[in-house]
Order: sequence, then structure tokens, then C-alpha cells
Amino acid sequence: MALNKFFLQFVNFNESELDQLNQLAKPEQISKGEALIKRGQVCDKLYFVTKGILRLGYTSEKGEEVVLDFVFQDSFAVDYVSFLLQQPTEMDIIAVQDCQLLSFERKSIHKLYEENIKFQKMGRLISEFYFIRFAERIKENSLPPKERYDKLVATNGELLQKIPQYLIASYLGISAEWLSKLRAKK
Amino acid sequence: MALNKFFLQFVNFNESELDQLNQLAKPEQISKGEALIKRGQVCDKLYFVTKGILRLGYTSEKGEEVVLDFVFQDSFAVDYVSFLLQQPTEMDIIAVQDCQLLSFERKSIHKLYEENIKFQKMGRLISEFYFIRFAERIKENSLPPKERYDKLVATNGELLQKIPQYLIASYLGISAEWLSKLRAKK
DNA sequence: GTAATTTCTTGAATTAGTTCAACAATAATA
DNA sequence: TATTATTGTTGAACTAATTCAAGAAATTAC
Repeated sequence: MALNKFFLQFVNFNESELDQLNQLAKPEQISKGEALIKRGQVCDKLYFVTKGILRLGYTSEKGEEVVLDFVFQDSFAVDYVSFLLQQPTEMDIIAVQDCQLLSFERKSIHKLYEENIKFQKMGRLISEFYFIRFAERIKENSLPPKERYDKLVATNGELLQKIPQYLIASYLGISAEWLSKLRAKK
Repeated sequence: MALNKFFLQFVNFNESELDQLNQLAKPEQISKGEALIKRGQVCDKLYFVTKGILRLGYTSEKGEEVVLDFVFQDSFAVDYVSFLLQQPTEMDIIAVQDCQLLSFERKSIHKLYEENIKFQKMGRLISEFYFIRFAERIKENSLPPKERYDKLVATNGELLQKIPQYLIASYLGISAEWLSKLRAKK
């Protein structure tokens, strides 16, 4: 099961510990275009994506939707900043396709942290995992759009085909038309 | 003292705990243009900047130096990814001006973590602090260069004047000439 | 205090990217 | 299957940004 596999990446849990984690998970679903989290809300849940793709971003002053990140299957959708600080998020998390999710309440996760240090360790390692992803993102952002696109295709090839190109263009910081022209070039 | 002030932001340490932290600190200095950390090294120290400014970045394939971040006085210079994973860094950290630093060895910090849970908490909160900075950076990167420049000036006004503009331009992802023209415009 | 080096500015030519509009292709719905 | 809505492509006119070269201004070294 993908969820357990995810946890086992970080800490060598035994069966009963995995059970404890699984018992916290509440199945949720959301259809294409709907928001999982909206600007202004406090993000007090983690959402494990069992199926579908979401995008994290915001609406600019000019009213354009800016995509900052995609969340694919088998990883967590969350605005970690809002989740950590328990303050209103500036982001929206929106389903790119119909999604199936498992939600974990912050409070119940924190309860586990206190019960067993292995859960605490998991929490720390997951934070670090996302931290490292962010650091990589900042570095990648310094590359020209074409290179960023090629890298994205190289690492997320198939999944990417399920995302409309105008969203990918927004993620890359270029217009949809220009991405189309870049793709046509080679 | 600025170092203690930094720690007290995160955890309410008593005097003896602050002493423990201070005893780990080894004064170092480095002159303008020199590297504190070079690509390929493992970053096994944290450096608190008591004086000066550093830049974190890398050399691209075309041989240009790309600036990803500035480290100002009273904060830590470190490649956190390399520090966390203890793997070779892909970054260089270079002094923009002569700097005075206090270095903290990873091993001795980890020793403190085990002795007293308050230190552990500090470690977590400092990680979160940088995590949040990274998240903000990713969002800022989505704005047009002029806006990013104005924001930078608004928050780091005086300090910024001590950094050559071609480095600021690199940080913003534009050429030095274009930054000069942008500045001239209004 | 002058020379040498580093940094900053300006202009001209070129490339990268945008906007808008029109149409083509694809997917969703009846 | 035909219809509608969403997504993708293309071209023309425009704006943003780069490169290169030259000179001006500011710093550093002697």
C-alpha cells in the first residue's frame, strides 16, 4: 500500500505502528477544479494523494492564477508554512483532476509525536524531505525556462501529460503561447 | 549579544544553557572574495555571521556565477541540504565583504540535542524558520524582476548598498545592465 | 594623491517572451 | 454523433531583456 510505503521510506515502523498511522487516515475526495484549501484558511490537515494531481498556487493582483507547485500521486498536499505556524495560508490547493485523498489531522499527528519518538522522527524527516525539495526548486528556478521544462519532462514525463499546458507554463513562469512555441522548436 | 538574541527568538534558554551554546562557538574570519564552503565539500558547520555579508550560489555550466541567496549579519550561513544529509554541497558560499563568523560543529550541536530537549526544539524551530524562508523565496521568485527588486530594497535597504549590483542582478535572475536600466527608469 | 582595478551606466543591435486574435485539435456532454 | 467547452497552436505587433562595446564613476592599492 502506497501510504505505508511512503512512511517506511523514513522510519522502520512495525505493523502496529503502521496501523496507528492508518487509523488516522480519513478518505476524502475532490473533483477537478475544486479547492482543497483556499487562501485565508488555516491548513490543519495533511492530505496524502492516493489518486489524481493537484496544484498549489495563488491568484495574483491582476487576477491570474499562478502555479507554484504540482502535487502528484503518493505524496502529501499541504501548505507546510500554514500547517507549521497554524496561520492563514496565502495559497490555494486545487485539483487538476478528480482526486482521492487520505487526510490526517494535525492534532492527531501531534498526539502520535508525543506517544512514540519514532513518529516524532518521521515528522522531522518529512519536514527535511520537503525542505530539500524547496531548496532544489530555488536552484531550478534559476535556470532558463526551456531547461526547466526539459528537466520537468525528464523527471515527471507521463504524469505531466495529464496537466494542461497552460498550467505547466504558469509553473515555469512563461505564457502558454510561448511554451507552445518552445515545444514546437525542437 | 546578537548570537544569544538569535537563540532566544526560538527558545527561552536560561544563562547556563546559553553558556553551553556559546562555548561551542569558534571565531573565524574570512576576507572578501574567499570561499567559506566550496562545491564538493560536506557542510559540517553552521556559521553565525557577526559581521559582513556572504552570498550562496553556484557556477553554471557556462561559467557564470549564479547567486541564490545573501546571508546578512546576525543570521546563519550554511548549505542546509548538505548539512542535513551530510553529502557534498553543490553550492559555494563566498564572502561579499570581509566577514567575522562564529562556527558551530555539527557534531557538538547534535551532542547538545541529546543532552537537553530544549536544544532539540531549537534545532527544529531553526529548521522551520529556514523552511519558511525558502517557501517565501519560491513565491517571490514568481514575481517580475522589478517587483522583486523593489521588495528587496524595501526589506534590506541599507545592507543592500554594500553589495555590488551585478551580484544583486544575478540574485534577481537578470543581467547587471538591465538592473541598471530598471533603476534608472523611475 | 595618482594609478590601477572594480563596478556602474548608456546605447545599439539582437533575442526572448508577451499579448491579442483567430483558428485547430481534443475532450466532455447531450 | 453532433455540439459545446476546454485546451493547444500559429502569426503579427509589441515589450522585456540580453549581449557587446565603450566610457564614467567609484574603490582600492601603492
